[in-house]
Amino acid sequence: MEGTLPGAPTDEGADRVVCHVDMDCFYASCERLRDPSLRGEPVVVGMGYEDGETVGAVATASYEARAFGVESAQPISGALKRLPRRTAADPDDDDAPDPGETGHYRPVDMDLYESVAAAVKEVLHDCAETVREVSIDEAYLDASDRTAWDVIGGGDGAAERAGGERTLAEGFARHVKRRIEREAGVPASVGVAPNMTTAKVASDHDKPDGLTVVPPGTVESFLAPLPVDQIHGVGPVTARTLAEAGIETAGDLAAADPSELTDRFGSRGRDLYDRARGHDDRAVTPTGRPKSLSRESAFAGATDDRGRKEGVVRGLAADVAERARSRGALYRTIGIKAIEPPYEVNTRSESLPGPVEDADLVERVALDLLAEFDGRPVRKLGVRVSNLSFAAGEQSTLGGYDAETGASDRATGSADPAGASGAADARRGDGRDRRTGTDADPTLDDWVDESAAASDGTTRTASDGGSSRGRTDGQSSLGEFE
DNA sequence: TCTGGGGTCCTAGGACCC
DNA sequence: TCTGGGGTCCTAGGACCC
Repeated sequence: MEGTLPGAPTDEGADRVVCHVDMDCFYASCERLRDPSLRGEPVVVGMGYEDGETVGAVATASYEARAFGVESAQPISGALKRLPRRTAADPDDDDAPDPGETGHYRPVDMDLYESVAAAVKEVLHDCAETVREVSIDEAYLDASDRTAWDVIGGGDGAAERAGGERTLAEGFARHVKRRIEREAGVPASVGVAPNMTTAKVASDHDKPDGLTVVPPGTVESFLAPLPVDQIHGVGPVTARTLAEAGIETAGDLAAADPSELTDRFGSRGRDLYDRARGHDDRAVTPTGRPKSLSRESAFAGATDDRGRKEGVVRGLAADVAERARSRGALYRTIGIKAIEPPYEVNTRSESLPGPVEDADLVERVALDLLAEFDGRPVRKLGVRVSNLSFAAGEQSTLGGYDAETGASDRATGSADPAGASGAADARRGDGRDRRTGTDADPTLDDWVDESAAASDGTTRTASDGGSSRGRTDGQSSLGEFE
């Protein structure tokens, strides 16, 4: 869906200049920006390190901390075992760890990181017309209109160069890198290549503070010797499967039979084959709208206490609904995630007939879905909204629309707050597929059925609400009764 | 590595429609 | 009552990414 636009195919013959900018241990770098005494020290940023907290994991470890075996996503206990916190190094205590083998632990402070990221993005958007922000610390730039692959004289050897000659593109990338450091105050690694997938691998090739340039014509030879899991999209599972087939490097993958890869991996097989050969004609497109919003939270251990579970889900639902509201997102699907010990991921979801923005409905549906897990211990719960759509106007107009449709719904007298909230009860009794069909007390189920029956393939959204009939208006505004 | 939190994309089966 | 084939939507799960 995000691929090359039909009307604007990427000309594979034209050598594009794509940069991938990857901030080095970004959260830790931000902490160092705030507290320069952390420079050169092992720094671990994560959740769950505060007093009284027991669940959590490493979000980012500085390279000094990684030298002690601290890794991203590692549980708190493992990190502290390998690298005790500095405050634990009491000079009067003989059993205390050597201060030289301790680290600084900091809690995640997203506000800080987002403000630094904003400064980085400002530089990026100043440096290139097209910027695709992948995450808070990563972005692709298409710099084809700002620079080129022309070779210039006499390299200084500072960059990892697959081609061996210095190019205009390298100078451009160096400029971007320096500006980020100067204007945002944090280090970045940059990869430059003729396409996204190679640029991505290149930025990772010489971290931290790296600059790797892969000119056209050198792509395949650059990739060939690399372990196959360096290819974007090859994770532990795929790497294991490939290894069983004797495929261990990108070169092996590039030499494999693409039809066999497709047989084994589906469409992904072909994609990985192309990437291993450095073939990627995807255009760099600007960051799009989010497709889902979610929030999740782990228990310390597991719990089967219904009240606790419901309390958590209520909180998560409110958070998700608020985030959707603040971003102007309407959602048509509401879901939960429940992870049961040892680590069994369950997802449940329910789609509505039309997009809504309704915090109460998110909570009701989430609690209703949660009821299936009554009496079952869970270690983690999540709430998600998806099937997002965005009102044509801004948030202010959103409120106006909702108020209007809510009013028209009340005028019909076909639904009321009790009826709406009773819907969850109607389903809870097990009958997730049960249909009540009573005219006297319309429920959400009735409403869903009617809508499904009425569905003729047209997509209803808030922005075309004007063309819809009364029933659709009522549906889209269900729950707007506060 | 007994595993945090927030995302993306793909697949497969079933329901339902024509 | 039995039956084909194509298409879409929904749900659940898996793999992957940062």
